[in-house]
Amino acid sequence: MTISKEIEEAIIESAFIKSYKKGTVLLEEGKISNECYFVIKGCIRSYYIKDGNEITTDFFTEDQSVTPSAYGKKTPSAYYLECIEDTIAGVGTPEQETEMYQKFPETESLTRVLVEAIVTKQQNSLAEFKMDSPEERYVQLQKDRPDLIQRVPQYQLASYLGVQPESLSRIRKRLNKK
Amino acid sequence: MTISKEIEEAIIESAFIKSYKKGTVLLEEGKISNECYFVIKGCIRSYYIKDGNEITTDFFTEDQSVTPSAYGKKTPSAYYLECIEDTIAGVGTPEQETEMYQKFPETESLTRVLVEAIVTKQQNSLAEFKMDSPEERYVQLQKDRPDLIQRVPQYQLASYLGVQPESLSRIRKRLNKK
DNA sequence: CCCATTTCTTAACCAAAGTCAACGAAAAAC
DNA sequence: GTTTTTCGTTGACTTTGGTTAAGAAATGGG
Repeated sequence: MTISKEIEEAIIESAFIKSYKKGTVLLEEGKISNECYFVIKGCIRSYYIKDGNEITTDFFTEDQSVTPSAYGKKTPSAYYLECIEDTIAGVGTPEQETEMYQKFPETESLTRVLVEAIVTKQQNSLAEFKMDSPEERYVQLQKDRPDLIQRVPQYQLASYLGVQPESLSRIRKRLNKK
Repeated sequence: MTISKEIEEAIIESAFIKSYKKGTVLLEEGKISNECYFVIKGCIRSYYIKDGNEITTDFFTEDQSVTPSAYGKKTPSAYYLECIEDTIAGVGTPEQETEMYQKFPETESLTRVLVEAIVTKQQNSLAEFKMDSPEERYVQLQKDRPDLIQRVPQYQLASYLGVQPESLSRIRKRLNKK
């Protein structure tokens, strides 16, 4: 889907660029979210805490955007957002978005298309989870996002892959021998 | 989110009600989808075929709606839709939807909200998959959708839970002893 | 009603992940 | 720069799921 230069400029103009230190929590579980982010540099991690354990749901790096599921709604967020590196990001708000929809009604369709793309991506993730072993998921991650393996702590990668840190360590050891 | 009586009636009026025999394939992988469904009676299953194996992604029963991810787009569907029981469903088309958006512009926002709700639901599913064992997932399913355990074949439930049919059989046996 | 096919269960064995504990390395705090 | 904490790896052991194979139960078609 293409958008006009005019709209592109309007989006860029209305976005704030902010800078966050490593460790900054952008959104806490239970809080109302009213910002979405476009990562220019750095890495944002989204995670739940369930039974006292962190479950990492995703990592957002350069050129990826994070729209909290509760963004712009009155429902509290189900998860945390945390900068795991010093991060520079474009920040958007619902007010700004609403304004955008009024100025350029075609952007609402654009949003819908983008959200549908996220749905498709998530369906694939879930299917891979049902189908593949942890080892296969790690190999897939090496292909898809090799940078993550370098820049993200092992225990966070482990929870992202759905295994214990010890298991991830053994998986890596096994693969090295091959 | 509430919708006006007027819109509700317009939606009902424009939908076709169709009836399908058990085993009917509503959508094949690779085909373009141009229908979405609202299940009035029966059960529709969505599934991938990956490396020759079926992976069930969801079951849609009474009062649930199925919107294929490729619905209304030119991209082919990533998965199959099959009626696993004799099914009666309301059928919608993109044309009808577009018409609806023109008549009632507020329904486009409604669609967006609904799609976002699907995203949230999927995020939860994935988090539960990362966190819980197959046994825990089965127990959860017993709580959330006890009817499925009665009406759906075990091997389809197994692929929905991400295990082999033999494992599901063992899980059930284990739980019976407790 | 019977036969053929599909589905479900069980058993035996193997591989892999979870758990608990220990230790060294790396990172953070002081 | 040293101390303290966190993180990553390893080992021993247990539990659980995958695989293969066989038989029982249910289903469907003629």
